[in-house]
Amino acid sequence: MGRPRSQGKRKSILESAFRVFGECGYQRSTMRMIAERAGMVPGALYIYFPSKEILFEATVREGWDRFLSDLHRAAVSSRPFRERIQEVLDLGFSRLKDGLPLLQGMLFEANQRRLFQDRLDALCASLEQLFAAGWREGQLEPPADPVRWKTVIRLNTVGALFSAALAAPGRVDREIAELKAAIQRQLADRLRGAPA
Amino acid sequence: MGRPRSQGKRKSILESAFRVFGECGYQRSTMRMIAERAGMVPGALYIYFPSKEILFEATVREGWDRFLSDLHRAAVSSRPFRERIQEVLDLGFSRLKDGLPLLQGMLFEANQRRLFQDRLDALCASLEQLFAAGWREGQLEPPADPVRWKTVIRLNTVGALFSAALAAPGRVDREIAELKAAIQRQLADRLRGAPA
Amino acid sequence: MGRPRSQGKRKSILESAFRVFGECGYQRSTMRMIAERAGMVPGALYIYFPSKEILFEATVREGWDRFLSDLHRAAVSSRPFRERIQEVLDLGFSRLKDGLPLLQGMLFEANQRRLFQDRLDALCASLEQLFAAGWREGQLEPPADPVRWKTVIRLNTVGALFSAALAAPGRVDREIAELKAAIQRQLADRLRGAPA
Amino acid sequence: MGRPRSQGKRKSILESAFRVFGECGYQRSTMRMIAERAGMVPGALYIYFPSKEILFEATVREGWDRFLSDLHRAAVSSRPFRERIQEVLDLGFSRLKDGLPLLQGMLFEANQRRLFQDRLDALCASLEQLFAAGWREGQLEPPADPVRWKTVIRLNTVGALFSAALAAPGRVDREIAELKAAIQRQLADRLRGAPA
DNA sequence: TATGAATGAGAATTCATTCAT
DNA sequence: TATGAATGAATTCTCATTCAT
Repeated sequence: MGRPRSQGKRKSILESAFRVFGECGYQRSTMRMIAERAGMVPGALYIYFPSKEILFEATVREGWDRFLSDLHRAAVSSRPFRERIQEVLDLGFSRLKDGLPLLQGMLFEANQRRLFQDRLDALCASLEQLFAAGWREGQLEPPADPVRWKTVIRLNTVGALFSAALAAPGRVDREIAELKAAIQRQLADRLRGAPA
Repeated sequence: MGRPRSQGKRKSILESAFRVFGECGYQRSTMRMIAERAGMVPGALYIYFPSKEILFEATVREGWDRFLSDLHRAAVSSRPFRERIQEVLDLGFSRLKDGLPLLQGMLFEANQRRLFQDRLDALCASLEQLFAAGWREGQLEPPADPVRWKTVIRLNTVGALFSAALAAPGRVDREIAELKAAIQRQLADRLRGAPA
Repeated sequence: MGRPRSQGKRKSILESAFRVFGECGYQRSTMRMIAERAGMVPGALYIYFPSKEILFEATVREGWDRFLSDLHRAAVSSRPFRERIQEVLDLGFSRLKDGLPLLQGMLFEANQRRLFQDRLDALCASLEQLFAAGWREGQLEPPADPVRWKTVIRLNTVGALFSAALAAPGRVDREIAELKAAIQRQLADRLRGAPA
Repeated sequence: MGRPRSQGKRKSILESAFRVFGECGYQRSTMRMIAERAGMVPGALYIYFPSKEILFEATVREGWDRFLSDLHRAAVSSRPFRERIQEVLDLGFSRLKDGLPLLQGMLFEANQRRLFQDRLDALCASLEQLFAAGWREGQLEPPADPVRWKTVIRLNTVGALFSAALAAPGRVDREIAELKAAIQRQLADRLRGAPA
């Protein structure tokens, strides 16, 4: 037992899994497909991951957790609010594209739904913190809806993620740009001081 | 087999399918599960639906198409805009709850994604029409973003659907109420004339 | 029990079965297919034939036995040998085409093989009788091979049947004409007296 | 799965398939039957052959193609015509017995018919070549029927194959000997020079 | 007689997982 | 560690046959 030595193999399994799960979803992906893309044999996967389910979880974790922590770091950095929010948007939407396959693959795989919920909650929490800071710092108009502003954030976050995930393959880039622009525009209306 | 006469059986298959697909997603649902919950034997399903895929499609269709057409009817009725939009919201959110399981089951099943896209597009189109009418009739402030208002509608629609779909079982009602309130509030800010 | 009244129904089942078995072979033919082509419902077939196997046997019997007895009648008629043999050839090859589908369907269905053997034996026996008469009547050269002439008849009979059965759909007519011509030519070489 | 290393297993599957297909025909043979006779579990067959159809094709190929090429080799060897034709007959009829089960199984399985046609065409082509050589070399009387001699060859070839295939189990050996003798005798009548 | 819905046994095939090497 | 053959349970789907009406 103990951690297997070759972290390189582990890594390449996760990369392969990321793509395969992304393209086919959890159920339609087979251990063979994942193994083959990683240049291995199915049995070998079990040296690193004891089951398909656990491999999936690990894939999601590795795929999204870095994204979330990067985003969080940008959101709480010491730079001026306007720059922070811009960086969060830039980062979020640029990474969204890479993460899309897995987003598509991981959702609604019934058993796997909580995996996504947790990460979505973390994402929204980061954004809420960011907006709260914006108000505290007087950079942003106070929330139009003082009771439900968290829900509005969630609506837009979830809306953006899933609209992107649902976009037809050839239209993903345009869709993402569109979503980002729409959100940026809504935001701009509430920024105080010199317009961006 | 021949065309079945018993619409009751067909109905109870669809109901069972609605729940099973909702709980497990397309892939994890088996014909056996659906049959058992409908009190039948797997082969019997094939008397009414020639394949799992077609059963799924029928389930989605029966489950969502009436919803969409009801919504559209409300959206284009001849009543005053303010009433129409209220009815659309009431109807949409009240039906959302019933449709949730299937919404959860139908998404991201790779082959089935288009099924959802089509319905989502129809839903957004209805809402766009409704808003355009609101502006034409002078009941609504002109769109804050004259270029991307359709994207904003989509963001909120998708956001609401998926936020609801992702809600933990015990929290669905509250989440839906929350979403509805948030959207209503955003809307209220843009309504002209006497406040609701 | 007793014979069911409607011989018409029985007939139309047999006709349908003849075509379906011919097109698809025994295994691939379903009772539903046969019933549908006869304008009935599968259960109805069981009123006339207690099982698929028995229906198949009946189909073969009705399809081939009349052919065999017609052929036999021609072979043993009181007309001159030269005319008799010509009629046998004409009749045999013209009917061959109609019977082809069933011939194809019935053979080698493992359980059904004996069904064919019996009919083939009957056919060869008729032909042997015919040739024996030809020699007796001095119309035909005595057999080149006095020991194995029956085998030669069988070789040509089986060869003709199966060559026809194997012919590609579009080429059946030509193949049959070809086979008939070749056999006729072989025969002509051994006919005594004025050439045909 | 992966490319199997064990040719032994593959071989024993083919042997089992050869017998099972031979006894039951394609449709009635099940993967389970073939697996069981090979001492395996059904799923294991798929390690070596991706589908029943492909297993069948492989069985036919392995079973008949060597036979055909051996025959062809004998037919075109540099030995005197008389010896060549004798070897072709010896080889053909001795192998016929082994190949019988599969011959019985492969025919008339609708989808599989072409498989047989191709091999039959190859067989006839070899024989045509052989006879043409016999005439060229002056060893054989010119064809009685200068137009349809190929058809005569086909009649006898098909006739021999199917007569053997149709023979009752206990009579196969005698039937094959009979067929061979009859054909040899016909041939002898047309050989020139010293009798065999 | 006839219907057509229902059954149940079984078909091919897939795949996560194990295990001897 | 790694291999890849093997397993066995499950899946979708088919169909001859039955049976209440």
